[in-house]
Amino acid sequence: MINKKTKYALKALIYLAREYEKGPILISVLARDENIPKKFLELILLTLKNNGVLQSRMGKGGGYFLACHPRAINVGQVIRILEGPLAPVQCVSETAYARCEECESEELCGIRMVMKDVRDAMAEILDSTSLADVLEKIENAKQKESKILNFVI
Amino acid sequence: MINKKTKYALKALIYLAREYEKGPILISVLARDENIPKKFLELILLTLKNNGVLQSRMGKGGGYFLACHPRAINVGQVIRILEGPLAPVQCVSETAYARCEECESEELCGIRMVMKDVRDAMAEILDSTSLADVLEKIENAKQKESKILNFVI
DNA sequence: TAAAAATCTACTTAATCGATAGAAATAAAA
DNA sequence: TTTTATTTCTATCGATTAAGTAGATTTTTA
Repeated sequence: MINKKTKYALKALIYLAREYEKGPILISVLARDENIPKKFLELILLTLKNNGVLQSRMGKGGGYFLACHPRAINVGQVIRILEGPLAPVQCVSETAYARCEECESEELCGIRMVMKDVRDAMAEILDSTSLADVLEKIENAKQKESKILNFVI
Repeated sequence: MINKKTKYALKALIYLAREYEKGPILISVLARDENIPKKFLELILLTLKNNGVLQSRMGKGGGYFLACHPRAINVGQVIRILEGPLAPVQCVSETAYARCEECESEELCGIRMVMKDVRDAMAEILDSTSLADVLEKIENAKQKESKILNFVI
């Protein structure tokens, strides 16, 4: 299970992706619209900024905005920033590999073999899904919903 | 990242799968051979028993053994017992579904759509990999290793 | 009845989660 | 230059979980 921080981060980023190139967005607006505790959101946005996903402007007229195009930010990246590596065990992590201490032979570890497949499957999905893709998915779902509604009416 | 409890559980189960139908195995033997703190392992085996994966006999000549054939116990099941649901967010869990409070429309939640795919991919792998499969994988890896060794010599 | 096992209950220590508080730095506008 | 609006930094909090330990109890067999 991903933690709330990560969920909030994704919510905020999807929001900012929708508002891309419409100027800086206030933390307070984001917090209100997405129902996120403001002070908590501050920390989250800051770490996203420190990791190059967001940019900000201080002072009047300031706020946060995406550091690059929504197509250039993917969900895997965001999860790794807030949650750490995707891999279920560190010995199969591509971004934060570390040997499992107590494990004798890495090559012959059954757990490792299974978890490698899991990691790869997760990474395949998360690293290939950009914020733009997420927006698109939402749009598609809306289309579908309105079609059904139309049909019912 | 899965926790140590889960890792220990899988190690123990793989061990017991290898010794399937050779009678009960002592906690102390398991703890020694797999390098797991004995007292900690006790708790783990007990919860595995309480969840129907293991059986035990008390007293002299007692110990733990698999409750069913290694082909009938899969990794997903074990992880769910010790770690909880596979799903990254509760609203896509098949085994422990719950609505995300703050989420307005489940159907239109982008995070949910992505995480649904992730959950399905994980479940696909973990629920289709039995303890017997893991043993097989290990055997294959051993074969491969010895072949390479032979080639070098 | 003694020994050998699993089982149960409770505790510990450290870390992490989900926040909150308040002051400091910065930028723009008046 | 001062005020105002904003982000940024540092610290703290209470609750929960992780990883393990301790010790007494129950059950079984020989």
